[in-house]
Amino acid sequence: MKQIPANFSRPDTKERLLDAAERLFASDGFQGTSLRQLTAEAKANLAAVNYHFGSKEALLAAVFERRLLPLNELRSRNLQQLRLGAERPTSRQVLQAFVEPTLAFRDRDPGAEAFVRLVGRAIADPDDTLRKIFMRLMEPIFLLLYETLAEALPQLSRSDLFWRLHFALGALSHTMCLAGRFQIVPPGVTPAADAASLTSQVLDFLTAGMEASCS
Amino acid sequence: MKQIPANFSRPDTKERLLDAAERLFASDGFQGTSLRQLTAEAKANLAAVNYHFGSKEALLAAVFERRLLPLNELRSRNLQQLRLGAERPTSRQVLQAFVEPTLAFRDRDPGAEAFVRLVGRAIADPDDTLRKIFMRLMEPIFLLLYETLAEALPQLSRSDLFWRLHFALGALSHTMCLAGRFQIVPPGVTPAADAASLTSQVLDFLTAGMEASCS
DNA sequence: GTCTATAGATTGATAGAC
DNA sequence: GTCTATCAATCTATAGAC
Repeated sequence: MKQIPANFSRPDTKERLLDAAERLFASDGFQGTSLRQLTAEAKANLAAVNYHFGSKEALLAAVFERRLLPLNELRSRNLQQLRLGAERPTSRQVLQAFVEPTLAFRDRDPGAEAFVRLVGRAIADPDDTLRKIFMRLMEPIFLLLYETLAEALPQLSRSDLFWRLHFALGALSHTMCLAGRFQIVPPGVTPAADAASLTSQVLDFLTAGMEASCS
Repeated sequence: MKQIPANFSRPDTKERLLDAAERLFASDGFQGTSLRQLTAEAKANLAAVNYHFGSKEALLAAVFERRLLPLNELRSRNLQQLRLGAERPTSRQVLQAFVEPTLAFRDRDPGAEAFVRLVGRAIADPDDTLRKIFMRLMEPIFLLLYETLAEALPQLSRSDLFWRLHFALGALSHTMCLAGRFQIVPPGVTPAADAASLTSQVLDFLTAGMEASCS
């Protein structure tokens, strides 16, 4: 039972720490962010992280859990609904069930945008701390996505499906991580990155890749 | 004019530092690797990095340059050759000209495998140090790849092409970064990761994605 | 070129007053 | 719960002997 804070407009310290952490971990990395930076950004005391979470690493885990548990719950409902439908789902529907919640959620609130970049980073990061925490939370939904795609694409061998899902998650994580922060843009191109057009662009690409015939 | 070392079988200190750096930066990250670890791994003195390279950051730049300059030279020759051919190249040929050197080179020597993972990481890493050094070296070849793909896919708008290339590079970097080190493997799948089959798998996927019709 | 020793700054974490 | 003060460890980088 949480106490109602005296000042309604200001999130309590614990939440401010989570907000600052997802912002800084996303832009400077986990190892690249010191607790001094972090607590300053959150307008909290240096000792606050250890008081509320126990350690820097436990703070990172809390950052992931706060957003990922409800997001994966939504993805899971979407995928289960497709599996229970009367007709076999198309591969595009399956991919959409997984992708759409991410990009829609990214545009809903500004903190979520940083979080999505943090996730994009966590997938590629070789650092054990970051990746292990993330993978533990993602494993069930990855396996569910794999199984649902297998039903949508029965002609594909399990091994081919595995690789293609691997490629697709790479394209997705790269997009989530870097969308709107391009390093290199060819002259004359002004890429739009709103959720709706980005979703349909990425689904066109991924669906065609998943359904490609094998050479 | 380099001196021939007294002991022929052992690379000199500078090269051992580069080898150790690409191995450790790939597995623990740039910020996650200390000069103490690094010089211990290279069996060199703690002061050796600063003597030979001037700073930790300059060592990172040297790690990239050693491998990336010849690799991009090869990619560039491949792409230019396609552009000068009599017929318009297919999108698969263009992608292959870029991808094949990477994966072939990865299997040639064991250090290169670590380097390829480091590159996969550099693309997604928000850390300025890592990314800026990398992007400076990659910008010319990215733009050449973009232009060559535009010739192979004239029906695609420049903006759509940009996004799809973005997705493709994401899939590639993810594959290079994680191939052989999967976190999650569904039961019954034993993915093979030799260069030849991986190349054809990834080209099937990327070519179909690039050529997909727009929804 | 390689080494020891160390400067100078920063880190995550904690003890204890309030 | 929040604060100050501080510990013990670690870091990059450098000075200077050999």
